[in-house]
Amino acid sequence: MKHIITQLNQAFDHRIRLGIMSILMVNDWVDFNTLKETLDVTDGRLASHIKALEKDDYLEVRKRFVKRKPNTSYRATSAGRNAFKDHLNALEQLLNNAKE
Amino acid sequence: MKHIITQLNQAFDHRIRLGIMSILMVNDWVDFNTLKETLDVTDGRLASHIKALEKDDYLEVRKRFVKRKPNTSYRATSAGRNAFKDHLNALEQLLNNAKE
DNA sequence: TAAAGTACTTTGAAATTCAAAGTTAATGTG
DNA sequence: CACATTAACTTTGAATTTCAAAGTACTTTA
Repeated sequence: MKHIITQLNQAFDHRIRLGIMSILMVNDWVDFNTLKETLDVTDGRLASHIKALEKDDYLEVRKRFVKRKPNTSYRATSAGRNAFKDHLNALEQLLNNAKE
Repeated sequence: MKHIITQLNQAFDHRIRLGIMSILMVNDWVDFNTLKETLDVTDGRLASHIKALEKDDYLEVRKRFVKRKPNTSYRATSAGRNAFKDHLNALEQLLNNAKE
C-alpha cells in the first residue's frame, strides 16, 4: 500500500508556491505587489515561482494600468484549482493520519 | 499580517521527511525497511533524510538484532513531535483558508 | 531631464537532492 | 573456511532547485 506522500503534487512542494496558490484559491485576481507583501518575498523570487506555476498552466495573468501605473494580477486556472484541491486532499489525509 | 507559510518548518519541507514524520507520529519504533517500503524510496535516500531529521533531534535511533539480523528502528522525539504538530497546525490553517 | 515605480529577466552561486556505487559488520551456505 | 548475502548505511559527483543581486523596459512624476 502506497503512502499518501506519493499523491502530493511537486508543483506545490515549495512553500512560496503553496502560499501563492492558497491565496489564489480564495481571491480572484490578486496583484503582484499584494502577493509580494503577503508572502514577504523579493520580487525576483516571487516572479520565478509565479513563472513556474504559469508554465504548468496553474495560473493566468492579466496586465493593465491602474492609476497610470502598470498592474499585473494573477488568478488560478481551473486546472490549477483542481490540481491544488487534489494536493490539499492528500495533505488533509496525511494530517488526519498523523493526528491518529 | 504575515502569511501562514512563514510558520511552516523547513525541516519538514520535503515530502519524504513529511512522510517519515507522519508515520512516526502514530507508530512507536518503526524500522528502516518498513519506512523504506512504505515510502517507496531507495535506502541511500531514506538514510540521508533520516539523518537530516536526526541532526535536528527530531528522531532517535535504536539498533539491535532481530532474528540474528541487524535491525534499526526510529521514533520521533518529543521535540520532533512538537515541531511536527506546529507544522501540521500551520498546514491545517492553510488548508482551511484555501477551502474558505 | 532626471528620478522613481512596477514587474520582471538574467546571472552566477549556494543549497538541496539524487542515483549509483562502495562500505561495514554480521549471518547463512557449501 | 571461503564466499555470498543482508541491513543499513556513507560517499561521491552530478543534476536540480533555489537564491540574492543586479540589470532591464516601460511609464509616470518632479
